[in-house]
Amino acid sequence: MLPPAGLSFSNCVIMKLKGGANGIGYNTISNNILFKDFDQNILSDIASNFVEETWPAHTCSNCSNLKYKFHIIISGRLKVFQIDKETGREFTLFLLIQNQFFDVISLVDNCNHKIYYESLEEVKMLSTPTITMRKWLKMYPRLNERLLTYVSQQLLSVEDYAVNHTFFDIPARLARLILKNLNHKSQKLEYINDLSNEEIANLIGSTRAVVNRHFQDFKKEGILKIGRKEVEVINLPLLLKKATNQ
Amino acid sequence: MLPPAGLSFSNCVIMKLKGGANGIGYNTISNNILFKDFDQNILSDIASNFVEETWPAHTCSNCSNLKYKFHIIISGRLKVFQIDKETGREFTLFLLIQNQFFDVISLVDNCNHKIYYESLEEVKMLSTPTITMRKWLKMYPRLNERLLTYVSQQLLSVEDYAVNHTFFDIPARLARLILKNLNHKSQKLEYINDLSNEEIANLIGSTRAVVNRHFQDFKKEGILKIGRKEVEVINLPLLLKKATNQ
DNA sequence: GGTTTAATGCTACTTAAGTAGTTTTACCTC
DNA sequence: GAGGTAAAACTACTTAAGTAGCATTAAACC
Repeated sequence: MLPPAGLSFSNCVIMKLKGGANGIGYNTISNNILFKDFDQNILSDIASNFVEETWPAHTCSNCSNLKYKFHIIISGRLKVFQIDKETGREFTLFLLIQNQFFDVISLVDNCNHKIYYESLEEVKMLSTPTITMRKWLKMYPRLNERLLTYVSQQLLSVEDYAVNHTFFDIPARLARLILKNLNHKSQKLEYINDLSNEEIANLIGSTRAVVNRHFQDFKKEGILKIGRKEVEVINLPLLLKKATNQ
Repeated sequence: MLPPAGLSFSNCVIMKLKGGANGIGYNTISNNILFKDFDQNILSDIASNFVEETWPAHTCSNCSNLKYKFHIIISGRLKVFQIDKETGREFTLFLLIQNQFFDVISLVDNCNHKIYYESLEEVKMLSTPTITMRKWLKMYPRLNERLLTYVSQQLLSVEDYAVNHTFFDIPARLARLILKNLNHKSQKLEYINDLSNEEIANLIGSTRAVVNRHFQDFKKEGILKIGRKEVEVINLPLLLKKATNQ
């Protein structure tokens, strides 16, 4: 929901980057897939054109606020989602983490891609004007290649969602989400382990009550052990079976 | 279904391109968004590395046959789709037409993106080895930029499918599909007008019987006039209303 | 420690999507 | 014009997703 708890975009803090080659900006830029292997002096110049932003937990924003900026995430998770105005239902397209960026689409053309953002916890990121980023794309053609790789991965990710939503029922989609985020050593979920049923539902295109219903089924069938905001897999073979509609 | 009617990939005809600057190959390449505004001698060289392929109607193929080739469509419609092995249900991701290309993803990285292709009518296209195309991407950085635009549009298209499938019921998805392909002058559908209920269902992630049911409702409500493989809009305001779940 | 809040668990109900199967219609071909 | 074929139209049924509402539990905060 927007805004969910009185927190809005205006709470975010924007800071000029300090310190040259050792600052958080330089480090983030130089380790990012986009700028990796650029010359050091170019990296410094690029880094100097970014500012650091901090969004408190549950800060919400939409594209109209961010249309003219390009962001690289330093830490925290950023939910990228759509809202159905009629029902208020949400659908989470991506959970962005460290080193991922947004919005690539707005870089490419000036189509008005309407989308929403919310920080799941405090999120730190770098940002630079879209115009600046476009200038670099002209100057350093390699960037296009790397953005292409990134957008292609996003395409596959959304395609995967579409296929799942078309071919599989909720238990299967739930099982597949768990499998995708499973740490096979700990048998626990990574990355989405602390999400509420509501947020899980948003990830698979369903609703809280339905997700909870199937979590209970999974528990009864001995597939999962479920704590508060914590999921552990007990019976992996059965879960795999669920993932393909039995 | 694969193969649907005894027609398979082996029926397709591959021909060396004839004629320099006036052949169909050169014309297609020089008008394509990818190579537009390239020097004429470069265009000739590029065109000489393509061969023409003709797929008869309902030729089926999957990525494993095409993994090492890049294609540009000259004429006809090519359905890009996924299949659910359990039920045989199909889901159409794209209908590619003139000047569109595939598979861009396989150009970018060597991930095995499993996908199927079927020509809806006779389809003519140009093809070149993926390796050749990758070489050009290195030589002519502009290509990355243009592929990025293309993939971004595909991303938006799949996102649109995902959003529709998550937020809207079948009548609304059907209405939105019609609106998206409506020629407002003729009140008739373009591009998908001759598709069967089955193919329409594949486009919105449903089944033939369900699509037909709602077509009948639309007819009764005076929204559509439906002939054999032909749809005409009678009441546009009502259709618009349907498109947002009433 | 007690109060507030949010997440989870549970029950009952509604509805529409999917499925199966049959009938009818239109079209194509000989 | 007859026969064959594929698409469309229709009927009946099943099922699971969504919804509403409430109960319970855990966590968070004075």
